[in-house]
Amino acid sequence: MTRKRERPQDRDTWLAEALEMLRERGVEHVKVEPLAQRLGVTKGSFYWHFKDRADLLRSLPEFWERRQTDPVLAQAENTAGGPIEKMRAVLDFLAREDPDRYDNAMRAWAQFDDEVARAVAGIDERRMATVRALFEEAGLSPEDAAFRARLWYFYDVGEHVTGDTPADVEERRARAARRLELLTADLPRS
Amino acid sequence: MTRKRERPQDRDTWLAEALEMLRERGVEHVKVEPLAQRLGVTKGSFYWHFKDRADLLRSLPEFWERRQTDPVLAQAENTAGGPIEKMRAVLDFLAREDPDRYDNAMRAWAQFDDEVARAVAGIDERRMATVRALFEEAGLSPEDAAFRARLWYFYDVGEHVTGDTPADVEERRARAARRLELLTADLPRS
DNA sequence: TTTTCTCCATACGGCGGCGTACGGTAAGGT
DNA sequence: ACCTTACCGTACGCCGCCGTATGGAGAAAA
Repeated sequence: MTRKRERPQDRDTWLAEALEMLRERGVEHVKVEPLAQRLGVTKGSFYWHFKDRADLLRSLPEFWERRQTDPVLAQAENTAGGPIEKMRAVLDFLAREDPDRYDNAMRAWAQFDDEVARAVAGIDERRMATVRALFEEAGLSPEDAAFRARLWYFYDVGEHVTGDTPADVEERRARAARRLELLTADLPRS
Repeated sequence: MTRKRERPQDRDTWLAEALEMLRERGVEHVKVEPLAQRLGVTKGSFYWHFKDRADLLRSLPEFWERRQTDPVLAQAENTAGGPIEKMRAVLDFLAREDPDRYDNAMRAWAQFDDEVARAVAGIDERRMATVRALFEEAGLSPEDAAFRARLWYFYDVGEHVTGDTPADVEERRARAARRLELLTADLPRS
């Protein structure tokens, strides 16, 4: 009885599963033998696609960015209206999103890996720059806009990292509305 | 030549060093043999004070709380004046502190350990409750106070976890003042 | 059909770390 | 002077994981 050849693995297959393990248990637990077992193959396959474990880990942040945050940022730019309307749109989008993303695992990893830290910092900067521009557009000085964008964005980060994000969508929306109100109370409504 | 007996180790000595390793490299790197080496002893000592590695790790959150957050909260109670003055006192204290605390490592750990997650969540709640009470004292409704305390506290979390905390003390003070101003602009000054 | 290329299995050596067993030493009580 | 207690060193067996070497099996090309 000749063995069936299942769908052959490629790099992305390994990376996707590795990202899943990263989210579940952290970097230190994405090891090649358990990883191979979850994919139903042996390490022989792994060392065909990757030089070593470090090779896999180096490829992971780019893979994460490609799959997780590029779509989000594309969404943010495609909304019309004034700055506050755009803010509301961004908040609504984030409120609708599944709160269980991979950010927490990446941040945890970034605490102890400089390269990953740079990758995550780049993402943070990209996201914050969007909000900062909106506050400037609404009439704030660069400094004020930068600070208020920080206050805005760090709320997101804090809520995620503390696990305080409500499971209920409406509750998330309510909080978003309240945050928008408080942070734009003194700004001229367009 | 008889050996010198240096200061004998106790549990806290091990815990302090373990906390240091935790901060530097994460949980998965606090291992007993490297730990013993840093203390200049062997594992024989470790297994005298601890049942096993899990015993050490279990004791770590409580040790962290005892050393890192109890002093901060004490600050809030020991300052006279109205709620806003107390807020300013807490912020000043935090601004003076070394920004390189152990919170990040604990949060990273908490992502993958439920027990640690509960411990950290308890700390978050304690800290936020303090701020929440101050906002209520300043005249806000419970809901408004709770939300504004979140906004306050998550800023701290976000700044720390993104590594955005300025190294300069004065810059930290300036940000603290700005935050206080923004979050208490509509409140009656006592 | 034969060859070649892609992908995977198996087997192996090595290492770092865990926990245990046990022996040893300094200090203080009696 | 002895014994006990507290503390530490040493040596050992074990396991999970890494990376390598090597030998196929299947499919595609020749």
